[in-house]
Amino acid sequence: MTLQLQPVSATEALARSLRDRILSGEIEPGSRLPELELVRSYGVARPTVREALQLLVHQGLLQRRPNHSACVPELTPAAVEDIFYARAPLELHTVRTLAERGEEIPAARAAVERFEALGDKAHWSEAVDADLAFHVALIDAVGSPRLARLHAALEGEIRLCIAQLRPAWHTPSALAEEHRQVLDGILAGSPPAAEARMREHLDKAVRDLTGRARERERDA
Amino acid sequence: MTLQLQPVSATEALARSLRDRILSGEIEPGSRLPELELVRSYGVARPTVREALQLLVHQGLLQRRPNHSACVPELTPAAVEDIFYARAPLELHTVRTLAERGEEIPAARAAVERFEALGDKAHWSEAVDADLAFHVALIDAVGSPRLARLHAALEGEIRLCIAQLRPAWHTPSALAEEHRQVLDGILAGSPPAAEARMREHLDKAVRDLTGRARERERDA
DNA sequence: TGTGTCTAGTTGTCAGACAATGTAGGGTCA
DNA sequence: TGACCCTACATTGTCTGACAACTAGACACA
Repeated sequence: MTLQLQPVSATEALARSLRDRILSGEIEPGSRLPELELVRSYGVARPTVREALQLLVHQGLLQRRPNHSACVPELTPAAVEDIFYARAPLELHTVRTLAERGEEIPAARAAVERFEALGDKAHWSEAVDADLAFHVALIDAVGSPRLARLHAALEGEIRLCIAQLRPAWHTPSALAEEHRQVLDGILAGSPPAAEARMREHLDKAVRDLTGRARERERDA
Repeated sequence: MTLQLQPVSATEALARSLRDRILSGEIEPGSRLPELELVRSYGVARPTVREALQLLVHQGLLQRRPNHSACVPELTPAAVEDIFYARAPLELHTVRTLAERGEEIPAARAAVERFEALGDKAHWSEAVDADLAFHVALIDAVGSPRLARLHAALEGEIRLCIAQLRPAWHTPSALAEEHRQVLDGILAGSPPAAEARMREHLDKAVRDLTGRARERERDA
């Protein structure tokens, strides 16, 4: 294994920082992000800001209309459903492929165990990280760069969705159990069973999240 | 229906022009695109060029490593397979959804008819346009913005793939017939049948294209 | 009430510059 | 001759500063 230095460009560093702030809720849904404000607060040049914004727009974490400031999207119940509608085929295709192989997936196994070790008192952002780490481990195990790219293009929105609606979030232990079920299904080498478990896992998540989104809409 | 003016920004116009030139084969696979050269040839500023390049990279039409010029990727047989591996779940999910509804899809119908009217003498790029128009019409008919976004993120590469390997391309009439079969399957309201036809359509395409890619690899 | 005008704020685009990095050619040494 | 190093060039990454174009909101007016 070669050691890899990963020099991070200013653009990328800025994009990551904004991403973190958006996902942590520090930058609230609906708030605007004028370019000059970012220039001032980060001390970088405007082209750098613009590139970083373009990156985040691609990831679905920001919206931009011509001649308007970028802003953080507010997820409606319909948007939540749509995110999971588009996500489902990717996750199911992944699980099916892996179950056909029936091989151990060390990264996914590790993710499940980390999740289980977390306990119900953990901070919600840790739980989200552990949750998505499992799904990403599955996708990566398939070995399809393009499938991974498609998933990455949705991952930001999935996180955003959870970040904005986190009161609906399960307790970590329940989720970890669901993950273990999926992984066991894969290793059992039965595509239909594994697929069914993943489908259930996703359905449950989307039910909870849309429910919470509807509540929030009523309150507002 | 509101009438929409679509003023095109310089960035977008540049991205489109480059996209067309890449897909037409005018800019060959493997060739480099230094930023300053684009600045000179198009008479735009460098930030504009960089934004356009970033767009195309996101669409898979260009590759960029840090401190290197962007270049057009050369598609290996493995890459072709991977494109279709990632594409399949999107297309099949789409077809399944539409077949469950069983409703007429005017845009897709129109695309099939345009394809059939094309005749076998048409230029290959017209055939590609007609082909993708059908698939895009199906995806759009679903009404999921995110599914459409995922498909769009792959569409560039699908086109690139066909553009680079076009000698493997079927005669338009055969493809149009396959499309009609898929559409009929959807309108018959039978998800499994519709899905099977789409799967066959995709399998056939990937067989032809990887075959051609392997040939080319041998020649080189 | 509805229309037109003005202004401030913001984005879209341009020009020019410099440092850091990657590449290729030539020269040195074994 | 072949391997290695080193310098010059090409290119990207980033910055500064600038101006035009556009949007939205406030205001005056019919």
